[in-house]
Amino acid sequence: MGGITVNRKAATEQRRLSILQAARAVFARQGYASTGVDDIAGQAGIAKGTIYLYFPSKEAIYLAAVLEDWRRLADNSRAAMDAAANWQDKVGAYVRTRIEFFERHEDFLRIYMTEFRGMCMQGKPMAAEFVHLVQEGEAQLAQMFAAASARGEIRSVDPELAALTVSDLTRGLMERRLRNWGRRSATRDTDFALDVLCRSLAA
Amino acid sequence: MGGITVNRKAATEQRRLSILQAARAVFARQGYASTGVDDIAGQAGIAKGTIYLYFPSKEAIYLAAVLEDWRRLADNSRAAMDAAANWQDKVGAYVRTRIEFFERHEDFLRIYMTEFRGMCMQGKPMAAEFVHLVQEGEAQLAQMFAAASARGEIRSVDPELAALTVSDLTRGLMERRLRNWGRRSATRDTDFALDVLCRSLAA
Amino acid sequence: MGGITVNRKAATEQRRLSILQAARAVFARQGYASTGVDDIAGQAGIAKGTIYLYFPSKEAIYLAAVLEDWRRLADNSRAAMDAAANWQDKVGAYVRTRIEFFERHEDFLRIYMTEFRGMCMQGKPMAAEFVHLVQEGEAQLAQMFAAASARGEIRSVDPELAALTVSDLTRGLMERRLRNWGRRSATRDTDFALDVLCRSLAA
Amino acid sequence: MGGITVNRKAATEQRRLSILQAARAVFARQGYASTGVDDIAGQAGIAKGTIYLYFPSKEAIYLAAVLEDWRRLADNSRAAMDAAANWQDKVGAYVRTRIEFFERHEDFLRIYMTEFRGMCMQGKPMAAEFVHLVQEGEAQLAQMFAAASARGEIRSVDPELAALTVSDLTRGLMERRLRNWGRRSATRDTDFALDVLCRSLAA
DNA sequence: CATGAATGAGTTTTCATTCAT
DNA sequence: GATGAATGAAAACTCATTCAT
Repeated sequence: MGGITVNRKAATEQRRLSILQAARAVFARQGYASTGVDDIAGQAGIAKGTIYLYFPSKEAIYLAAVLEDWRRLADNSRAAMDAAANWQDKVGAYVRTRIEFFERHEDFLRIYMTEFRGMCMQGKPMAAEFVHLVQEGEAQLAQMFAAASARGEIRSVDPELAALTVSDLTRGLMERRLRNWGRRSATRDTDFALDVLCRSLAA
Repeated sequence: MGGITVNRKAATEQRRLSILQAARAVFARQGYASTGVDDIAGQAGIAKGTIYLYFPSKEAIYLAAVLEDWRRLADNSRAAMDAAANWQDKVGAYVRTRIEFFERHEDFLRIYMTEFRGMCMQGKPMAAEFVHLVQEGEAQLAQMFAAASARGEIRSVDPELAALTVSDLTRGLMERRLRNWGRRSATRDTDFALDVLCRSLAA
Repeated sequence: MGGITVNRKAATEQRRLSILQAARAVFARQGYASTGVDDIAGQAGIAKGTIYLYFPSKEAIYLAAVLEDWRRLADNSRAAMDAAANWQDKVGAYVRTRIEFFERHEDFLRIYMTEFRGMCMQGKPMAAEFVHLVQEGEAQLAQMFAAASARGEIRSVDPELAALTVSDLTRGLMERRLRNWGRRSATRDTDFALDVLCRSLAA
Repeated sequence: MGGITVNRKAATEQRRLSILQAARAVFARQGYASTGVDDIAGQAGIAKGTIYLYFPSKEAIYLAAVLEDWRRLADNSRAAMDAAANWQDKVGAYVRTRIEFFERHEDFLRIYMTEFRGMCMQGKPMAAEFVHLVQEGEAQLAQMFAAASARGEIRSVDPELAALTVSDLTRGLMERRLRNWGRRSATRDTDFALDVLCRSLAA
C-alpha cells in the first residue's frame, strides 16, 4: 500500500514534469499569448482537461515551467561559485554556469529572454519567487565583491553595482546566444566580458 | 483654401499623435495583450471606430507608438555623439542620451523594456525597422571604437564586442531606472557604468 | 431664375442617375453585402456623404438601381408586345425584349439574377413596386393567352399557367446568358424555348 | 468500450445534425446576412462557442445545411428516375421528386430559392460540389432525352436544351410553391408543366 | 484519475449613417 | 450643396476553464 502510494506519487510527479517539458517547447516556439492549453496538452500527449489536474491555470504552468528551471540554475550557480577559489573564478563560474545551462535548455532560454523577464517587470504577482531568486544570485555576487574588496583583491567599489554589472553583461551574452544560436563563438564573447570585468575591477 | 487644407492636415496629424500618446499610456500600464482597442480609444477620448481611421490594426498602433519615439531617440543619440570630441565623451553621450530620453518618456521606456524587445526577438516581422535602428546605434559605437583603437586611444579590442558591452550596460541602467523609478540615484549608476567602460577599454 | 431652377433640377437628376449607374457597376461586381457605400461613392467620383443627399440608405440605392431599369424594361416589353400582331409574335416580343435589354445592361442582369430576386422573395418590404411590375408583365401575357384561347388560336389552357411557363423559360434563358456570357449562341436557346412554347400551346 | 465510442460518435453526429436543422430554420427565416451565429446557437439550444466545435465558420454551416439536403434530393431523384419505365415517367419522376422533397423541407426550399442559388452564381468557391450535383441531375435528363430521341420516342431535339427546359419549369413550380405555400393546388401546376413538356417533345 | 465536449465572456474589426465645416 | 471625419452598434471567432461521464 505504501508502495502503491509512492508509485502513484512518483507517477504524478513524472506527469507534472512532462507537462512542464511540453509547455516549455510550445511556449518557446509560439510565445505565451499564441499558445493554447490545447497545444500544451497535444505536445504532452494528454487531454486538455488533464492539464488542470496538475496546474490551476495556464499562467501557473508558464510560471512553473520557468521557475523550476531557474531554481536548478540557481543551485548550479551557487555550487559552482562556492567551489571557486578566488573572485575571478567565482565571476567566471557565475557567467559560465548560465551559459552552459542555457546551452542545454534552449527552450527555457528563449522563453526567459523573450517574454518572461518582461512580464515580471510588469509587476505581475507571479514574479515573487522569481525576483527573489534573481536577487539572491546578485546578492551572492555582491557579498563576494564586498569580501574581495575588503581583502584588497579588487579596487574599492560599491559591491552591488559591481554585481549588477556582471548581471548585465551576462544577460547580453545570453541574448546574443539566442539570436545567433550557434553561429558565433560563445567563447570569445564570454572571454571578452570576463576580461572587461577583471580589468575594470582590478585593484 | 490652402489654409483649410493645411489646417485639416495638421489636425489629422495632431489626432494621430494623440492616439499614439494615449496608446503609450495604456500599453505601458496594461501591456499589449491586456490592452483593448477600446482602452486606447477611451484614453484618447474618441470612439473605437475612429482609431481605425488612423491605424489599420492594434499591432500597427503598437509598432508606431514605439518606433516613432525610437526614431527620435536615435536622432538625438547620433547628434550627441557627433558633437562629442573624444571617445569617452561619445560613450557618455550614447548612454546619457538614452537615460535622459527615457526620463522624459516613461511610458515608452516601460513598453520598450517589458514587451517590445521580447516581441522583436521572437522574429515577428514588425521588427524590421526597429532592428535596423538598434543596429545602427551599435554600429556607430563600433566605428568609433575602431577609430579610437586605430589611434591608440584605447587598447586593441574587437570594436563590435566593445559596442555590445556599452549597449548591455546601458540597458541595465535603464532597467533599473524602470524598477526603482526615482528612488535611486541615476547618476551614481551611470557614472559607475561609464567608469567600468573607461577602465576596461583604456589603452 | 426659373432657368436656374430648371438647371439645378436637371443637374440633381443627373447626379442621381450617375449614382445609380455607379451602384449597378459595384453591386454587380461585388454583391450587395460586400459593397460599401464608399465603393459606390468612389465609383461615382463623389464623397460618401453626398450619397445621402440623394438616397436615404444603401438599401434604397439598391432598390432604385434595379427598379429604374426594370421600369424601362417593362415599358419596352409592353410596347413591343402591343406592336406584335399575333400571339406567337407577342410571346417572341416578351422574350426577346428581355434578352436584348439584358444584353445592353449586364450589370443589371447580374444583380437581378444573383441577389435581387432572392431578396424580394424573402418578403422584404422593398419588393412592393417590383412585384407589381413583374405581375403586370405576367398579367399582360395571361390576358393575351386568354384572348387567343377565346379566338381558338391556341388550345384551351389556364392563361395564367401559360404565362408563368413563358416567364419560367425566359428566366432560364437569361440565367444561361449570365453564366456563359457570350460563349453560347443565344439565338438557338431562344428559338428552342419559343418553339417549345408554340408547340405546347398550339391549338 | 466500443459501445461508448459508438455512442459518443452517434451523439456527435446527432448534434451536428441538430445544428444544421437549427441553421436551416434561422437562415430560412432571416436570410444569410441577417443571421448571426448566436441565432443559430439559440435555435439549437446550445452556446455559441459549441457551434465552432462542429463547423469552422458560419459559411461552412450554410453550405452544409444546403448541401446535405441537396445530396439526399439528388439520391432520391436518381433512384426515382431509374425506377421509371419510359421518358414521360422519368420526367415526371424528376419533377415530382423535387416537389415532394421540398414539401417536406420548406426551410431548405426557402434557403435554396432565395439566396443559395444566387450566391452560387456569383462564383463563390463554395459552389463546387453543389454545381456538380445540379449538373449531374441535368446530365441524367439529357442522357435520357438522347436515348429517347434515338429510339424515336421523342422528336429530334438537342437533349441538353430539353433538359434545361425541364429544369427551368421545375424551378418555376418550386418558386410558386414557396410564394403561395399551400394556397394553390400544386397538382394542377405540376400537371400543366408536365403536359407542356410532353406536348413539346412528342415525336 | 482522465477525458474532451461545452461554455460564454472577450477581442478585433467593419461600415452604414450623421453632422460640423 | 458637398464633404469626409467621427461614431458605435454589430458580428465572427477564440480559448481558458469547467464538469459530467
